[in-house]
Amino acid sequence: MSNFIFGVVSEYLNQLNGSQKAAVCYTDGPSLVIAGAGSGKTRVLTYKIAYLIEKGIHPSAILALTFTNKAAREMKDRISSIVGHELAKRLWMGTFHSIFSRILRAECEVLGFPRDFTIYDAADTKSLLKTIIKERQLDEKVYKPNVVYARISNAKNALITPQAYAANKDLIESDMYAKMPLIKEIYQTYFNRCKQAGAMDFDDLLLYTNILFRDNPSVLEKYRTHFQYILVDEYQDTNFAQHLIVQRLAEQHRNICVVGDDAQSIYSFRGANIDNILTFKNNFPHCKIFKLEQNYRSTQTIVDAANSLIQKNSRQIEKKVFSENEVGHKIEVLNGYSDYEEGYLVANKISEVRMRDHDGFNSFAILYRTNAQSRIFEEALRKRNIPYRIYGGLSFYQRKEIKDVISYFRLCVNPTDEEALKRVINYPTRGIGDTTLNKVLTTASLHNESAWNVICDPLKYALPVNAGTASKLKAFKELIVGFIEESKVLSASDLATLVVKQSGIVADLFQDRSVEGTSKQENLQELLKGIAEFCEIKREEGVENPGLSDFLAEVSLLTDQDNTSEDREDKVTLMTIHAAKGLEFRNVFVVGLEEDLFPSGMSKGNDRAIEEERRLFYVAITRAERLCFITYAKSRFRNGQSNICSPSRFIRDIDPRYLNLPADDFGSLGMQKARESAVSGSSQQKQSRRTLVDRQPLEVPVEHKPNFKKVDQTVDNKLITPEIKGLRPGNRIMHERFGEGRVLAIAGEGTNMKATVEFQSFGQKQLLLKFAKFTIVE
DNA sequence: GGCCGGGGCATTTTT
DNA sequence: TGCCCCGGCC
Repeated sequence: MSNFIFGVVSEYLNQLNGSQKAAVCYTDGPSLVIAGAGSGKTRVLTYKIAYLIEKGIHPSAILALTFTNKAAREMKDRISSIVGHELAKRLWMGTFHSIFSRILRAECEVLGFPRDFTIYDAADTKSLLKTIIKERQLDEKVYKPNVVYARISNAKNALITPQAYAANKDLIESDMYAKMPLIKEIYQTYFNRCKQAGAMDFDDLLLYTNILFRDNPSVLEKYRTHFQYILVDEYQDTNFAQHLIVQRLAEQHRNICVVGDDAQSIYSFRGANIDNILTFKNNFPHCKIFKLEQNYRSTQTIVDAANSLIQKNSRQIEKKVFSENEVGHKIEVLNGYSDYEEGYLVANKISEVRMRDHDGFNSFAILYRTNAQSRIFEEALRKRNIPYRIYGGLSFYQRKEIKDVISYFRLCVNPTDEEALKRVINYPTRGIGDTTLNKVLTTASLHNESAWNVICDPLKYALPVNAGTASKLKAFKELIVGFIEESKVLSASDLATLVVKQSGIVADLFQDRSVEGTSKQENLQELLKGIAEFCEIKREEGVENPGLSDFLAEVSLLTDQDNTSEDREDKVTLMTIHAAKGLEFRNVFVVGLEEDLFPSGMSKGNDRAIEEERRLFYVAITRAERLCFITYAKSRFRNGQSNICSPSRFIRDIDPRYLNLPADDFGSLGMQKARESAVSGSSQQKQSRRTLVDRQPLEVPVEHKPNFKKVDQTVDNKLITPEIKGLRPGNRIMHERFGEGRVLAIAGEGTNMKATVEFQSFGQKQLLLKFAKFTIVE
């Protein structure tokens, strides 16, 4: 058997290039694999794990951590195909959260949590924080739940407990400055309430793992000896909590291999710290560094352009990513007068390239900085009958109807789960309104008890409700207790069916005959089907009666929105650049390259933030295999206003030799570009360095560029032109978007003045004169 | 309990 | 502008 495996792995090893092979075969001792974009990172990780197994390491002694379920699944599948499913399934491979929730379930009693602790998702967390803020009668407009959540989350990721938070001068000062001095108390209350509910949020899974290892040396020792080899994917995205877990587990045997690309670190807002990868070699002295520098994905032009961009960042690990693919086409920079025209240009270009190169729609992706940008492209694509698929909506498990059902399941497994209780205590409606719920919650926190216990024994806690309400509460309690009893004998699948029927959910959903109602019914069916499949798989794996708690333990971390079934459809992909990380497309449009949009206005004046935005742009460009387009608009409708935009500084960060720039905005650069290629005429690295130096004088702030300023003035003038104020019915106008039209009526005054205009090709429109961009023809 | 309308808000979001 | 959330109303 093992000889057979040996043969297979060796064969695979021959497919690797020199540095890939070296990284795979260096197994003992710390190593850092810097994997440039498209350099076969996943290959190296999978072969390395296969190689370890082949060398005789038991798969269960290998811990492999990823950031997404998808990445873990794909890697596991690939390893299965090399070493076989029997061995591969023994690997500890999964996301940080899933692996450590598994460990926590086994060990959590020393932490004071029940084995079947609930995992609160972001919505649960936010809801609980809202409850706490309300209970304290704080103003939700000052203590915005999202902001409070972010601060608590950041604290947890930095392993700062509520006590440590309250003692931390900097944090307290910054809260005072933000006019939220009570965050420390909200954090403490939130922390206690989670524990009381037997719940951990996503961040807790990492925080409590650290606490577990810190306070229980024997437990740490157990896992240290167990996991003899540790591999971490996407190390540039780890936060402090994750970094420390890895450090603790690996510091003795030091068989740790981390893989990542500092140039693709784009999640600092989630607590990721690029320093983890930049300083890894300091934490593990004598660490061996491998650099995967050959890009197999993109054309030389795309790789060179991306390199020239990322060179502008100061904080990075030196590397020379190169491609031996064809030179390819220059990156084409397109601009439109408005966001609307930008959409139109992209849609046109897709049609054009598709006809010319016979590419399918699914070879195209439109990548943007913010979700709000998608609309305009949807419109443009729809007009041209181009099929598209947009990523980034609500995932299946975040839908209300699914969360409601899951909440019943959660109560069956852990009735103290306060968030689940809140969701379903009056769903379907059973006459337990907000007033009663608030009484229950207040009484509970007064007695330092879970809400469930108050409902179970209202007299003991002197719950102030009348007889009618008391009986309704009792009925609810008995419903849940009945489910809990059944859960002792029924499988997850059978119990789920029982719950949706007896709770009245089925009756409630199926009386709704609307489109949304039907979709909810389908989603419910889908969920039940999923549970049935789950039970089947578990039974095949030898679990006799897979219960709801087994299902919940897995499903609460499955927020993946990978609908694999639809992947093959021939549609253009629309997504944020963040969502596109790790993916590749033959043809990529990176859109909205404007100051204050990309780089985001939020990162202004913060060098670290600007560098991250630049990395984001790097990620975007390196998604392209063959053609890459960059677009921007000169004006954009945002937040209810039309804004004048200047092209992003990032466009000028790319060596112009790799760009086809539009003449109007980049006239001087275009000229320079022509001169340079006439002089050099070669594409050697040294030449490109010199070009960068020569180009320095052009690196001046946008404000100083006369050609940008000119654009500003034209449109500004247009907005305040007095003649527009004197617009009358009967006037003919020329509108930037809608073309020629006739004014039918004027209404309103001052800034609210509106005109009704009949356009030749767009029909009747209401224009708010404050925003409308048009000129009067007659 | 559900519907409507005003007010506030408006990056990115692997788990 | 458009979405979401809340409060007021039926």
